[in-house]
Amino acid sequence: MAMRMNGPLAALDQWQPEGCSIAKALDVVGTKSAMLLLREAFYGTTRFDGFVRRVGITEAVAAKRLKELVEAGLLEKRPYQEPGARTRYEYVLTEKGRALLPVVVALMQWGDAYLQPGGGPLRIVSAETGEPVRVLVAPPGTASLEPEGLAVRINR
Amino acid sequence: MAMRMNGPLAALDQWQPEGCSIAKALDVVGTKSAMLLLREAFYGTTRFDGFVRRVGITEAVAAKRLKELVEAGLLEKRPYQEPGARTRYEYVLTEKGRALLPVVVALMQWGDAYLQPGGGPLRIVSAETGEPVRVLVAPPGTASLEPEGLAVRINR
DNA sequence: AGGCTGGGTTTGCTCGACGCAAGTCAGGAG
DNA sequence: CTCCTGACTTGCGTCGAGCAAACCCAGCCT
Repeated sequence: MAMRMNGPLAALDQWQPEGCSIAKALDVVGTKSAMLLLREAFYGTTRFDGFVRRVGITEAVAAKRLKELVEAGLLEKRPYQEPGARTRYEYVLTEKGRALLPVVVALMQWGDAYLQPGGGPLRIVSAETGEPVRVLVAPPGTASLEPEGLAVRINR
Repeated sequence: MAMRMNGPLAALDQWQPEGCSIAKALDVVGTKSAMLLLREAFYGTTRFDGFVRRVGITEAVAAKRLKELVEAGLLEKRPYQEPGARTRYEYVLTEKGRALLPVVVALMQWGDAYLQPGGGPLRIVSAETGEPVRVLVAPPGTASLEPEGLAVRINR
């Protein structure tokens, strides 16, 4: 049923998980708003208003969470210039943020499979072949797709 | 940088994500305690006290969260009998709960890579080959490993 | 009968997450 | 100079997450 625990780990009642990476990861992206902001970043949203409207959170929460994500190094805040407008800032994923792609896609995939009666509203496919992709646990040497190699389609 | 949005999705400022599977998934496993309880279930913990002590939460939180996870169908509460003791209950992962393995492992992997200065404390390997595994986004047809096919080792 | 033990539930509190509403500020447009 | 817009900030109230500690309860042991 569960994973095999080797060596000292086998004694579940003695060993205690310390410095667990999952716990540390959840300290950074453990809130619903943080995850949904990341979802939007993967979808290509970069501007403050876009995040607010599309995630459906208030400006206050968006400002706070975005600041935290920038401080944690998942997003980068950088100036951009639209012609005839003043300098504004946009939020773009860093390498560290992009590395969360499997987490986000795995969540969507699980929701699609177990929480959506007739399948989810969106489908993530390979940008090249158009075939749907899966998140999975694989032995080393298997190649992974990057965000750029993926496309999002409407289901049905 | 981001994923390619096809068709109507391309107009990020018009389209709004409704019924998003990620949001629904987070309604079920969006709290830190829920994720850590799942981690423990994958490690093989089944009893109430084990969850409490190893996750480091209070009994109150554990009771509440476990009940929610049972109601959501991720865990199954079933009686078991130790010789010379009365009937007790244990919590075991259902198929639906086991399907969250990629999410949990992906979080650990990300934490290992970006939040742990010298690498994480644990390593997940293939039970057969002993080689470390990765969570990744792959085209269809790639085989995935189940919890039983994995083993946990102490790093270094 | 009374106590012990594993497996919880209840109560009372704090703190963070989040929503609503209003205010602020910079700078280009008019 | 005033207005507007994008990007926040501030204040306030609510709700859920979490802790601590006490309580409950079934049943085996003596």
